[in-house]
Amino acid sequence: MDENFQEEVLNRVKQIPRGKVTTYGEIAREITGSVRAARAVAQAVAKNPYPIVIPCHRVVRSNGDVGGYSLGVDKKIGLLKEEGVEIKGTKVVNFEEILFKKSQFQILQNPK
DNA sequence: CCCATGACTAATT
DNA sequence: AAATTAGCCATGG
Repeated sequence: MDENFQEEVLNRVKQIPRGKVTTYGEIAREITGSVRAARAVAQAVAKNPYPIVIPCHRVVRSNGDVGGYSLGVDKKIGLLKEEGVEIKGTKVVNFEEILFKKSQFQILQNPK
């Protein structure tokens, strides 16, 4: 099995600081250079072996909607609120403000 | 190799 | 501004 893609994804997710969020599309761009793989990114995080340990709850939709979560959307919203993220309904209020942009990711490469 | 699936996106209505 | 639609891509059967 080639779990490289998922690794790449999780590596980015780990970098998202507390209280901030990023989008599936941004991660896709970081890895493939295009936003098109956004859906594949979602697939990857959906299989996240360590929810909460790996902050996949900080990955949201491009329109500011929180999106889904393996442990339930309510759980996701709860976690985000705990981190100080303002949420209104299912949307992140200050989405643009706390967005962890592409340029902020570190270019960590896989040893080995 | 073909087909279905999904924690998505952008464009259109 | 909310709902629909078509497009895209990494998996798994």
